[in-house]
Parts: sequence; C-alpha cells; structure tokens
Amino acid sequence: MKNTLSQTEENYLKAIYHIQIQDVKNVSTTLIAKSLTTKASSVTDMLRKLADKKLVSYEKYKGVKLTTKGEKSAIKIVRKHRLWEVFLVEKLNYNWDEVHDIAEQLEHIKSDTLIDKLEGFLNFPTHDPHGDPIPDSKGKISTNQTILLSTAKQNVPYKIAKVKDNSSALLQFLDKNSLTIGSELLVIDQFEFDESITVKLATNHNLTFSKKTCENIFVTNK
Amino acid sequence: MKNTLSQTEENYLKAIYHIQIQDVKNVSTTLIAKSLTTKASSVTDMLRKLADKKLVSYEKYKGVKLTTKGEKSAIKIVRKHRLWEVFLVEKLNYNWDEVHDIAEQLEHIKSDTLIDKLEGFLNFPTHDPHGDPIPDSKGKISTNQTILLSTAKQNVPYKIAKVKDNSSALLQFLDKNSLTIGSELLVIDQFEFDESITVKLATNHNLTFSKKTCENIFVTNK
DNA sequence: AAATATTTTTAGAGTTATCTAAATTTTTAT
DNA sequence: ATAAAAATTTAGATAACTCTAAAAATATTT
Repeated sequence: MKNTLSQTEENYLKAIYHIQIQDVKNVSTTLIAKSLTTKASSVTDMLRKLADKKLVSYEKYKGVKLTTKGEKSAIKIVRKHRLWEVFLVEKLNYNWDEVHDIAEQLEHIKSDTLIDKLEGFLNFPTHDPHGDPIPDSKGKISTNQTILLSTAKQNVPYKIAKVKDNSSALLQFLDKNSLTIGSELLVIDQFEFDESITVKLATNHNLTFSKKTCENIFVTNK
Repeated sequence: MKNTLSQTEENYLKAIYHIQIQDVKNVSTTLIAKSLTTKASSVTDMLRKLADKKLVSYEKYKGVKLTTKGEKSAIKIVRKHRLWEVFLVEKLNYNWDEVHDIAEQLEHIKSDTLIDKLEGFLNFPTHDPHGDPIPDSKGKISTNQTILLSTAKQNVPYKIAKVKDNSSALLQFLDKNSLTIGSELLVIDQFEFDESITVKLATNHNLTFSKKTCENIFVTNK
C-alpha cells in the first residue's frame, strides 16, 4: 500500500481540492489548467493518470471529482502547507504575505512523522496565518462560520477570520492598517454608491474598505 | 544569472563535493555512481550537463572536479542539510539517527531568505548533530582539527567531535552508551590482537570499541 | 435546430533523468 | 609490452511531464 505521489500529482490533487470546495459546479479541465498555469492537454493526461490510481473519478468530457482516497491525500497536503506557514510566520518571523511560495515547496516533504512533530512544536495551531483552518492528523477540518465582510450586518461586532485570496496585495494592505486575523471591527456605514464599507476598529479609528476588499475578507461573530 | 538547479543536479554536486573532500585522488564516475546508487552511464550524462553549466570541470575518462561555482553551490546545499538536521533534532526532538532522510529532502527547498532565518532561529549553530561543521552564509567552514579514534594517543584527553558515516547503526550504538558529540574520553588500552580500544569515560566507566567503530569516530583534543 | 464558439481530448514531439547493452579507453597483471 | 580486467562512454530506450496543433465533443447563440 505504498502510495508515493509525485510533487506534480500532489499539486494536481490540491488544485482539484481547492476548486471543489469553492465552486459548487463542475471541476473542469480548464479550471485546473488555469489554477496550475498549465495547458488543458496536460491536465487531461494527468487526470487519466490520477484516475488510474483511483485518486479521482473522471469521465472524458465530464469533469473530475476527488475520490475519498484522493481527498484524503489532498487534505494531507493542505495540512502540511498550513502548518509550515505557521512555522514560517511564528518561528522564522516571516510576514504572512511572504510564506506562500516556500510553504508550496515544504508541503511536499515526505515523512510519516515530520508533520505531526511540527504540529506539536507549534502547539497545535487551529488556523494558518491567513485564517484558514488546519486539518488535524485525521484529516478533520474545523469549520467555523464565516461570512464575507461585504455581507456583514451593521453594528454587529465581528472579527476578521480569514482572507479569501492570499495575494500579497491584500495582505500588505491589512498589515499597513495594523489589521490581522482576529482583529475586531464594527460595520458603521455602507455606501450604496460604490459598495464601500466603513468600519470602526478596536482602536476607535474608522477605516473605509472598497467593495473589492470587502469581498476578500471573511469575518466571524466576535 | 538565474541559477536554478534541479534536485538531481544538486544531489550530484553534493556527492562530488563529499567525495572530493574525502578522497584525495580522482573523483571518478564509478565513485559518484556508487554514492548515488545510480549507474555509471547516468553519471556520465550528468557530468556533461554539469560541465556545460560550468559547475564542474570534466574531461572524458579523466574524472571530475567542482569549479569554484560548483563548490559554492555544493557548500550551500551542505549548509542547508546540516541546519535542517539541527532543527529536526533540537526543535522537533528527533533522534540524530533519524534525521538524515528528511534533511535530504529539506536541503532542496529554494528560498533566498529561508536558510538564513532558520540559522538565526537556531542561534547560529556551528555543528550539526553528527558533529559536522555548518558552513556560514558566505560558505566558510570552520575546520577544527580532528583525528580518528583509531589513531588517538593513549592517556590524552579527547572528546568526540563527529562520526564518519551517518549510518543509524553507529549512532544508535553511541546513544545506547550515552555517548554523543562532545563526550569526553581517555584511551587507556589498545589491543593489537583485534585493534580494539578501551576508553575511560567521564562517568569513570570503561568501554571497549571495535576496530571498525574506532575508524568511524573522530575525536578532538579536549 | 443549425451554426458558431468553447472546451476537451488526441496525436505527436520535446525535455529531463534514468536504464541496459555494446563499444571504447584506461588500468592492471602477466 | 601485450593481454585481461575494469572503468567509462556511447547508443538506443523508457518513463514522467510538458507542450503545440489538430480533431472531437459539448455548450451557446441565433
């Protein structure tokens, strides 16, 4: 039952996983190709390979879906990625917008013990620096209810739970305003004109977020 | 000046480096093949490739030598390997005989900042868990004088400086006898018959090492 | 429903790293 | 110095992953 996946295979599984939990619809060849910046024809080849290994169920022209086995593998990779991100930020003092590429490499390190030891060393963090939940060693993922800031109600205390896309731009913007996962805020104004939102922070400062920003920040009830 | 090496290329450079600093003679195709458990013909192919990249100087049938550029790359990999080993042992509580394979993977992680940050986090260790020196960020390697235990003088106080081969067997043997890098000892007897050596430890216990063991332990003056 | 556009797959080829088997060169032994 | 042995290289193949271009299937538009 040796199940050695190549880095490429792991990247495909992860990509499929991320599309699958986001888009409700079909996981298509093109979406995968886009997500991995590769060509559709390459994806087709790999899908056949992953199907042979029973990691995905795939029918020509019909899109793809992770099997239980494939999902387990994908979650394992996500777990590794997020734990390494915590390590990089908490222990090596990286900024949360700098860690993605390195974690992208570290997530492929193969060892039966490493990641559990790392998890212990980091004191069993539940979320990564971007607020995404870290699957436990059994693959279980805590799901705390979050909503987009753009849909938040006025005058209800929220805190920032996670950011949607991990692009440096947004992360740096938050950093510049001393905001991070867990920062508390209250929506005090919503402007119909450009759909921007003004929030009051714990520091009593007010800040206005653009529509786009609000659609990339998840909050949870305080 | 993009100098991206594949993992395989890095492994070849490292292998050549290790042979080069050990054996005074020629670094031959066969020695490299043995060290990487691959075939001589594969080595020939790769040597040509590395020569094209000016990482080694290579002439058909004449063996190979790292260029300055190649040696720099090799030392960088060794540095990474050893720093990761320290991390695994000191922070994740691995045993020193368990870390080699994982470090073998971690050494290939590419980042301009990671390894220096890791070094700082580990408090600038000078030696890895096996006693091998860790090159600094400029590639400089501290060379402390060490000799094989088999050539040690009687009644001169030494301490264990490093172990020659990093095989689990020897490391476990040392562990079992509560010996580690830095343990002090005094050679009190040498037997011509089988070339074994009896040493007195700091604990006042005596211990007899076989010839083979003595040829795999380096000591330095206390 | 037919025409058009888009998506997906297939076919064929390139790259990297590997191998086996045969040929060549170097080294060692007689 | 010649013959035999060992080391090394070359030639030809294979496997994994990728690509471009063309063909086939599906989806969209009119």
